[in-house]
Order: sequence, then structure tokens, then C-alpha cells
Amino acid sequence: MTSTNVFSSKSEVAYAEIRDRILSGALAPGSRLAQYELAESLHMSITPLREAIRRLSSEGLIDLDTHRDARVARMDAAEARQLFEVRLSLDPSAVELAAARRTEADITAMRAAVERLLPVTRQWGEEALTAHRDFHRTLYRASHNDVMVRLLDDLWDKSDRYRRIGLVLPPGDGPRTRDLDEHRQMMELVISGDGERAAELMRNHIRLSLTASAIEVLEAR
Amino acid sequence: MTSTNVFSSKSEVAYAEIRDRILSGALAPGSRLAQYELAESLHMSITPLREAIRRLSSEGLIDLDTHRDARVARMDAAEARQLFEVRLSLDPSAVELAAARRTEADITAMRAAVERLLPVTRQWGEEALTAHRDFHRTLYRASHNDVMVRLLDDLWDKSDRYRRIGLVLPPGDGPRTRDLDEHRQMMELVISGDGERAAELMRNHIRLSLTASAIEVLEAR
DNA sequence: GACGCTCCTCGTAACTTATAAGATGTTCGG
DNA sequence: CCGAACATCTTATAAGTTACGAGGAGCGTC
Repeated sequence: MTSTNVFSSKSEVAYAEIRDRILSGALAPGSRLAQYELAESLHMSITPLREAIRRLSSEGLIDLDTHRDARVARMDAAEARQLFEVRLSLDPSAVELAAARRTEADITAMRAAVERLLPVTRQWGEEALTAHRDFHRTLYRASHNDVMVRLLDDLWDKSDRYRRIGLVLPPGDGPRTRDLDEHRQMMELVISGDGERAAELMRNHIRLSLTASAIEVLEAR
Repeated sequence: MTSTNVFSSKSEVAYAEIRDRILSGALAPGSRLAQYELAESLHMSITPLREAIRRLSSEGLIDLDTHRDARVARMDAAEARQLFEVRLSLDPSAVELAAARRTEADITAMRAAVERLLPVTRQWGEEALTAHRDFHRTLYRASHNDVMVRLLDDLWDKSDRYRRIGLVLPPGDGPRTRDLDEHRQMMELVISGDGERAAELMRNHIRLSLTASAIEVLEAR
């Protein structure tokens, strides 16, 4: 499924690169994407670039204004809340499926991912964000539902944009100390096959997630 | 949010048209999409066409084979099942939110949509499918969560591809008679604000949905 | 506030390059 | 001499470049 060879055509490169810049914040929300400039900076002509931009626009990361310009999608509290609500529904379902279907390979991967979480509990930063994302992704994969995995990966990336806001602007305290425990516990529940409790834990995990602080920050302005 | 003006640029037209042909089955799964031919049939050059194709490929409706060709994504029982699982999680959440947030306008829209369901209960057909889709969409909208609405609209369209399989190939009995009742009941629960029971009903509604028969059909070959 | 100037996206078209598949041919063991 | 394995040529088509034209949007000017 979704074979779609991965030969990085230029269009693919443009897509990945721009997406990354947007999600990482390198391209600020609302900033303009000039075709010719961007094409030059990515060492390609505008044809593949435009394909990438259109794709990103259909994913909601870019706002296209016909005959005008393309801009990085703005962020607002409403969208943060909506992403949050969707994940509150999907994430628990994913772990529930994972608990029913995890394989030995999944278990190994999860244990490895949770270990990588350990060294970065003190403070948020790019490594901590990556490790955190990887752990959740490993959980998602264990659901063995590609459609769900794709959705969740995407939702995660989009929520992460908001997480950064909530983290970077305020003092930026590290991940909650109970976070690591929670992750470990969630993993154990998945491994033991207790989908119901794993889902419940995930629900709480998301409720307490830092998205909330991003909403506050956005609402404050 | 997702303003993205709707001025139908050619690229947009191509996207909508091809998507429609795929979902409606006019373009069979696995069939080839030749750039130049298609461009001609859509009265445009390949530039906007390629933008559309890339978009559809990133949505999973088209499989792209670099330097070779583009084909309509194939269908299989695994994907049907996955779509089904995702909707089993999201649809109930949507009605739960809807029950909490429906406005007068939503209520009017839902009542109108359920009426349009009435004349087409006897047999499945394009009108019945459209009316059915519209009713569910109206429910989704009442959740007032744009992110969720977008996801569900998309999931609906994709599942509908499978529904058609389950309907068209076998004798093609009409919508179950209890379907109309269920829809009406679900709507009333949303209107009365009983999110919990509405969600529960939706879960059952989806479980019994005809997607199941599509899975059987696909597995049989 | 109407006109025109300018900028930039949208779309077209012709051309070059890259890649995969199949046909064709070539070599070498039996 | 036959046939199988392997290399090469041909062909079809996508991917990308470039140049150019059309037209909407904003802005300044009168």
C-alpha cells in the first residue's frame, strides 16, 4: 500500500524541504513564499516547486491566494484545539489496536524508543522533540493500520508546531517528570495487551499534553 | 482556516475532476493516467495537470511510478478494513462533539438532510449515495471542528469507493430499512444533546455499515 | 476614483534529460 | 549448431528547464 516509489524527484525534495521548514518554524507562519526566490534557493525551476506548493496547500500548511501569492499557514488557538480533539479520539484508538496486534519487532522498537527518551527528559529541545515523536510513532506503527499511521504522523507534525509555541515562548520547562513514567507505563500496557487501559492512559496523556499551553499563548494575543 | 480561495484555477479543476472520476469508479483502480492524453481531454496543458496528479498521489488516490506512469490506486480488503477502523474511532467522536455544539442552523440542515434521505430508501444508486453522504456531512459539520470535518469528508469519500464495490457487485439490495430510523434517531440524539448515546449509536451504525460486504468481496478474489 | 504601471502568479509550449521495459543481438557452454 | 544468459539498443513516457504570454491585484498618480 502507498508504494509510491521514494526516488527523491525534485518535486519530492521541494515538498519535504518546505514542509520541514514550516513545521520547524524556520519559515514563520504568514511569511511569503515567492516562487522564483524559493526555486533558486532549492536549486530547481519553478515547475517542481509549484507541484510541492500545491500539495502543501491541500494539506493545509500553505495558504494559496490565486494570482497573488502563497503564504505559510497561520496558526490559531482554534486549530490547536481542533487538532487536540482529533488526537484525543485517534491516539487512544491507535494504542488499543496496538495492544491487540503488536509483534515482537514492535516491542523491540518500542523498548528502544523509550530508552532514547531517557537522556532528554531534563529540557525540551530538538532532540527531545524528535525522541518524543519517535516514541509515539513507534506506538502508532504497532497498530498495523497504515491509514491510521499516516493520519497520526501528520497530526503529530501539525500539533508539534503548536507545541513549539507553548514551549519556546514561556520559560520552557522540560518535559514533565511524570512523562517518562507515563510513556513507559503506556508501552507496558500495550505489550501486555491491555488495550483498554492503554487507551485510557493515552487519553489522559494527551489531555495533559502541552498543547494546552500553546492554546493559552495564542489566545493571549 | 483553510481559506484557500476557491477560484477554480485549472489545477483545481483537474484535481476535482480526476478525483471525482476515481471515486465514482469512472476511472477504474489500476488504470493508467497518461499525462498528455488526460491533459487534452481536460482541455489544459500538462503543467496544472501534474500539480493535480501530485496532489492526488499524496492523498493516496493515485500511485506514482517515477519516470513511468501514474495509475489509479488499487483497492484491497486491508485498506477497507483500515478505513473502517479509523472511522469507527472518528465518527462517534464527531457526533459527540456535534451533540455539544449544534446550533439552530445545524439542526435545520440536519432535518433537511434526513428528509432528502426518505425518497431514496428503496434502492442504492447515485442519488441515494449522495443523500447519504450529505446527511453524514451535515452531522460532521455540526461538530464545529474543521480539522475533523476535513478528515471525515475525505474518509467518507474513500470508504464510499469500497461501499460501491459491496453494493454494485452483489445483488445490490437497498439501504437496510432500519437505516433511515437509525439516521433519524442519531439526529435526534444530537439535537437533544445526548452525545454519549449518539456516539454509541454511530459506532453500531458503522459496524453494520456495508463496508463489511466490500471486504468480503475483495477477499473473495 | 479612474487610469495605467508594475509585479507576480497562472498557464502554454517546445525542448532536454532521465529512466524503465522490451526487443535485439552477442557470447559461450553443451 | 542450439539455447540460455547477459549486454546493448530502441522506444515510450515522465521529469525538469526555459521562455513567453495572459491576466488579476495593488499602488501611485492625476
